[in-house]
Amino acid sequence: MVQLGRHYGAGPSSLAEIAAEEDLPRAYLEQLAFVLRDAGLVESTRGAHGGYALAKPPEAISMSEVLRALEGPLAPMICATDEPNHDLACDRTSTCTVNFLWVRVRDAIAGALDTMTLADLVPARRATNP
Amino acid sequence: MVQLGRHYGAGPSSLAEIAAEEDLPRAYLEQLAFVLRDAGLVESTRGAHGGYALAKPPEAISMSEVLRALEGPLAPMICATDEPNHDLACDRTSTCTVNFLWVRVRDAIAGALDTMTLADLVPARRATNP
DNA sequence: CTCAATCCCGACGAATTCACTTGGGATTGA
DNA sequence: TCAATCCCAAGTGAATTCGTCGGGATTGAG
Repeated sequence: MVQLGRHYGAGPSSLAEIAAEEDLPRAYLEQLAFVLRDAGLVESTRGAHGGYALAKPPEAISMSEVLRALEGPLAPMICATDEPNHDLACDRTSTCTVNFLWVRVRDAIAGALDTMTLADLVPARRATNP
Repeated sequence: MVQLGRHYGAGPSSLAEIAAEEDLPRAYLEQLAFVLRDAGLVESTRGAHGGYALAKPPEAISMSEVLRALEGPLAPMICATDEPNHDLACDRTSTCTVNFLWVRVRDAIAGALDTMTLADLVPARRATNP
């Protein structure tokens, strides 16, 4: 995603390019790309000279979106998931008071992720260049 | 730990007791207890009628201590560990800007854990009892 | 039109981690 | 003396994670 952010505005990047720049296997990137596309974070162009591009400008993509897309709902523990329709796979809820802690932790994580956008992680150009 | 907190001030609790109350295997609790003892969070008494007790009052035990003892240094990712002598098992540090994100996340987690003590998780008696 | 580049997709495999078990000591109060 | 209890290292099984494999479907370029 950071690579895509760097290329934003310059047309789609092929997975082969990204694989080369990031030194990751192309097949693996494909998997990630599909997930990100299903989540509406990137858009794909098929055919020759196709590739992927961000669906929104980097400043509009919060890292919590990215993380939720790639890693599922935020949940430091199974009993403290973000997911709305949680069926709470913990059978200890009646006696367990620790859930309270995990909810606080989860909210702290969500807060941190919400305050950062992809733009914060793309190596700055305009911003820091004199 | 919450069980121990509940029993605080009433002498040591044996692992057998805790295992029964928490419905966890005794042998597994032993492992956890050793770690907690090495971390100085609980104290043990050997021999008949021995057991474990908190080394400090529950209000003096922050959950970050407990978690660090049980689960190792706080590190949402390998490249953002708490540990002082980190040897940074990530070989991408030169090109990777995401580390910045993980450090923020880690600090958010640490903050949440630091503000909670064991006392916050022990089912209240004096506090909420009318 | 043809074809090579590219995305699309499901299933598989290896390495690691986590929760737990096994099997044996060592201490100490009753 | 002895039973209850802590002490400890090594091993196991299931789940998760990271990455592979093989074979389509689509589309711009020549």
